[in-house]
Amino acid sequence: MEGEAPPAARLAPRRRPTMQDVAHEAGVSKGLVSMVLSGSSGPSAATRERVLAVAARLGYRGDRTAALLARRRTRTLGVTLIPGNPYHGELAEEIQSAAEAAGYEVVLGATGADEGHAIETLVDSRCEALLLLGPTLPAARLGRIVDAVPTVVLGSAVDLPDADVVRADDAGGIAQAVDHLVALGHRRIAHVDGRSGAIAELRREGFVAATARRGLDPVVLPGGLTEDDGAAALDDLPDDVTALVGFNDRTAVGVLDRLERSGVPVPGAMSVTGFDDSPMARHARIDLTSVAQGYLDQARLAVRLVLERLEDGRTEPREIVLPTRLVVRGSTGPPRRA
Amino acid sequence: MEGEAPPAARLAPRRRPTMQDVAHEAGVSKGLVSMVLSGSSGPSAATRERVLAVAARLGYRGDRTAALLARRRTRTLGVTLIPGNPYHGELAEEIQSAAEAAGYEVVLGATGADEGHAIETLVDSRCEALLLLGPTLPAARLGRIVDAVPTVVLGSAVDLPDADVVRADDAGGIAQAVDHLVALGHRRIAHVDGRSGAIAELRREGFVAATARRGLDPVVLPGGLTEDDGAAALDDLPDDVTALVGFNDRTAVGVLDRLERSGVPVPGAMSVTGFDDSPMARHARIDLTSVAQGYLDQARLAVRLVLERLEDGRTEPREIVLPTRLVVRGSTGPPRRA
DNA sequence: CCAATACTTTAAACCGGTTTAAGTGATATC
DNA sequence: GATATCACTTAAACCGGTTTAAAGTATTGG
Repeated sequence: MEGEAPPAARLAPRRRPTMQDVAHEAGVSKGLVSMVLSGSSGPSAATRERVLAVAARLGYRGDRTAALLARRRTRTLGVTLIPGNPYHGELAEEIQSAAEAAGYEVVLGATGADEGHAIETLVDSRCEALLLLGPTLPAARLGRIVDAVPTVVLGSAVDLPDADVVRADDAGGIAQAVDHLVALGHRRIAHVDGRSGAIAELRREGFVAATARRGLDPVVLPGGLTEDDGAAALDDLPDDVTALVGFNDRTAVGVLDRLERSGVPVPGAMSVTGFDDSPMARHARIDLTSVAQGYLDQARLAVRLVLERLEDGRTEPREIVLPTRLVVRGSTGPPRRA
Repeated sequence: MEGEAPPAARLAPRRRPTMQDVAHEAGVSKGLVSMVLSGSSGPSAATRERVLAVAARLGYRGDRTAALLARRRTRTLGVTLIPGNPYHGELAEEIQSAAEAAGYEVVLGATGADEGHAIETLVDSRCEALLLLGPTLPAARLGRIVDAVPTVVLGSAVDLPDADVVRADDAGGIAQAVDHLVALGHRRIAHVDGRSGAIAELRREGFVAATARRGLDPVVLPGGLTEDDGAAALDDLPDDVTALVGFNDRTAVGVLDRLERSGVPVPGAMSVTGFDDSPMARHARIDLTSVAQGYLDQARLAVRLVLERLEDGRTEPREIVLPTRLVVRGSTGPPRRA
């Protein structure tokens, strides 16, 4: 249109157009442009057309930061997670789609190095609520940070007085595993536990309670969260144990590895169960009987809890415990005949 | 200090204190508070003390949105990733710590559902640069979005004219696998490829080239990214093939599962290699020979490329190809004697 | 033809910071 | 004693939007 465009537009990196630019170009006021772009019913059809055309021509894109600052509500939810954790990944995706359906944006915070810092950043970014996936920060510190922000804790039993909690029925899940093994005929069952942490405690207590109900002696081996912890736990394995209930799938896989290396056939000589029903458990080479948590339900419920607080004004905290489901695979079978 | 605090401060959810509140309480101007908090050398020691004390007493926390809007530079880097992907997780953590060391914040965008939307949000949030982990968006669309924002693409061979690229030497990695198999004595080697995508193509071509160099006939089986794709690829496996080079670890694990189910011993009757050296490959039950990419190096180099553009004013795009390393495990061995 | 009512549009305040030009004293210079 | 210098502070502009009260223009009715 205009003869000879400047040859190197790139040199002067044109500042991206602002709403004011659009307004000026369309010959209207800035406020009107804002109304048009936010789909308000005020502006006339003719103006709307014109403004939209100009905006498109200029390649206008709103500035989120400015909008967030100006808006009374940000409609933004903060989610903290460990980036590589597949469990967190599944939860995050489901949370995101549930949030979007309710008209909220989601921003992620990585809790790899410094969880406190990650949460603070989300709070300072005006998130209206926080969803914390498996937080490990001490409750006191956590409480100070989230103070006035509605918070839902997922998959962790942090005891925050004002926070909502959504988690699986850990004790019940372990009981399902124990019951399954007992039904197969096992009488000496050991739990490779998660060492420390609230969840580890819940599962360990669940194990002790479940075995007690069946009139069995509970054997608890100190384990941990990783494959290595699981493998190491077998150093002190009593001879008569015929089945192992792992704290989670990783622990259980460590146990499987160790058994494999020691030439102990599974489930021929030893049955093993995990917890999480992770993708790993499904592999043919691993094929681990595991307790499934309803990830998707957890995510959806967590978002619902947030909405209750944000939109219905709920203030008293709620805790939701979801039932688990045992997925039986090839790592469990009847005990070897004595 | 003050007698009887109001019994239910919670009822009127006190708005969080602003910088103005701090200024007023300390009897100074807002600007001065800003200077103190940002550690400028202007304010006197006495004032600094007083302002900091008031800020602490009021529990003041700056508003990131406001600061971002006002500051000329945001010192923020946007990273897109698939939340549950362990590869992306490792990269993201390393990127984050490298960025922090250079004084930048990192914000994450989840590319589960809508990659375009995720990237747009980051751009609109004033990220100064973008790091895209394994983007799958068509280059044209991508180019339009990132337009004026410096961008580094990791682990993907998107052909964006202005973007930097950091990736593993895919062809070289596959060649390492092939050479290893040839050294073991294999002569009929097949590649279960990644079907479509730039990376898949690079690896496929690398495979063809490597076998050709050794004077072998390349056999390529259409595979894909997942375990199922890998398993399905074996439907058309020629009888005389004794080794399989998988597109990635997941494909290879699918292959392993299928072989296991068919009663084909590995590596007795068939050798298998993967690509990524993922945690999965290390499991004793899987124990997969795999090509390792230097994740950490990739992350650090990507951040360095960003800094070059942001702080040294580089404008011409760079592509960095990193060497791979073959990790030999139990899934490869000499071919079965004919 | 003028007032009342309904639509559109504008101007200006505001969100909560950062930044800079202009002030204010106090001390140093001549 | 008048002026230049220096160390602190302040006031105000600005970032790029949203929102609301008020103004302008049409339309309608009596």
